[in-house]
Amino acid sequence: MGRLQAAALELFAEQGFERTTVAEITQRAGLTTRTFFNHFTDKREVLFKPLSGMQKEVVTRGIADCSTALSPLDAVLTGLQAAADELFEERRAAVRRRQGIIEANPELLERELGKRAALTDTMAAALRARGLDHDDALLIARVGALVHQTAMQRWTESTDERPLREFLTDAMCSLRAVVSRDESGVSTRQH
Amino acid sequence: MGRLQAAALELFAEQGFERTTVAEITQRAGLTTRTFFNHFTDKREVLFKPLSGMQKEVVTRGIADCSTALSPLDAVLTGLQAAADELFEERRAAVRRRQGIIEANPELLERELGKRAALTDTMAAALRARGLDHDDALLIARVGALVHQTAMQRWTESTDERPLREFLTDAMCSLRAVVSRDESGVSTRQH
DNA sequence: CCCGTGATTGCACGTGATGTAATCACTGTA
DNA sequence: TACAGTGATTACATCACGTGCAATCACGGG
Repeated sequence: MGRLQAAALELFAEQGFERTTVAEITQRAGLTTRTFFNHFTDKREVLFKPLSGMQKEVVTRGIADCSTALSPLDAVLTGLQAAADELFEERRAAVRRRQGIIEANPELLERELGKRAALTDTMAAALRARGLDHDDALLIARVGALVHQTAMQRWTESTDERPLREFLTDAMCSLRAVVSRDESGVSTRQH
Repeated sequence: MGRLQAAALELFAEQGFERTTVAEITQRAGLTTRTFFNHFTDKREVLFKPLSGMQKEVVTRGIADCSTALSPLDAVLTGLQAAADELFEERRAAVRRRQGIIEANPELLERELGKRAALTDTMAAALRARGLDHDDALLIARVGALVHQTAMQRWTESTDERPLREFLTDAMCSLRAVVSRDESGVSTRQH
């Protein structure tokens, strides 16, 4: 299975996603197309399956393990920071390559959005396990996902070497700044 | 083209999305599969093309037209309220049916996420047209998308008859409550 | 009556994806 | 050594999605 991922990554980088067929991938890996679909439901999934699985585990555990004294949002950030440290920090170059492949193709972008939504749902579930209300959990998980998305983007696009976890806290600060200043407040009070 | 959408909606509601083929849709509409793909790039697109096009227009215009005295975030909310009034408010039942179809199928969900992301990008572009910084525009547009998503969900799931625009302002308030209260604040200050 | 334009169609083709059954590789056991 | 069982791999058949291309149709204006 690792061989299929490696072959797929190479070919996607060489010729792009749509211009490479599953047959090519399996051929380079010394397997058949049928076994490819035994491991991955999708041609796209070869780019997502391993990472999103680990991410889900790490974040869930990070949320479950941290002190109940933390606010729910801080618990989510803690979980995301755990994933940042354990999964992304030391693979910045690889993450960049992968992201380049994904952003070059609309289908892959959609799949990534799907994975982000799935991660959001598992974060919400982890919050509910801490006793949070159903709707509150979902909203807070979505805020966490927004912060995560913003931080990841700025981290991969940035040239300096600051660790990802700092981008997370920075993104959280940016969000607070945008949301909590009520310069006019009109549309939030009318009704 | 309207006939294709109608036929597709019927069949998706009757037998589900994956269990209905493009051939069936065109057959019910009295056309051929080839012309289906002349109108829609995708089998999925038949559910999204018309609505997302109008939504993009209305929201963009709403942001561009409203007073520059409004904060960027309020401008986004104004645009989303315009879309709420003009496109959704009077079609609540239809929106519910459509949403039921989408949520029953992972592929359709991914496409919807893609459309949401596209709308987010156009909102960011509209904000930049108001002179906003590139990154700020994107962040604020994403906050708007989050509020929109939350409001739409609560609106379609709710039983009472309050208008969608009120759900938008409520969701914005919920977001403010979640983000701006710093009960612990630990993870936002550490670094 | 003819012409131009746009929508529709027919046909051929490659690719993605699935169900089923056969085969292979490998492990433990007698 | 032989054998049985288990899981991964394979071969084969099949279907639906989606595209490129050329032909045809509908139709309003000159």
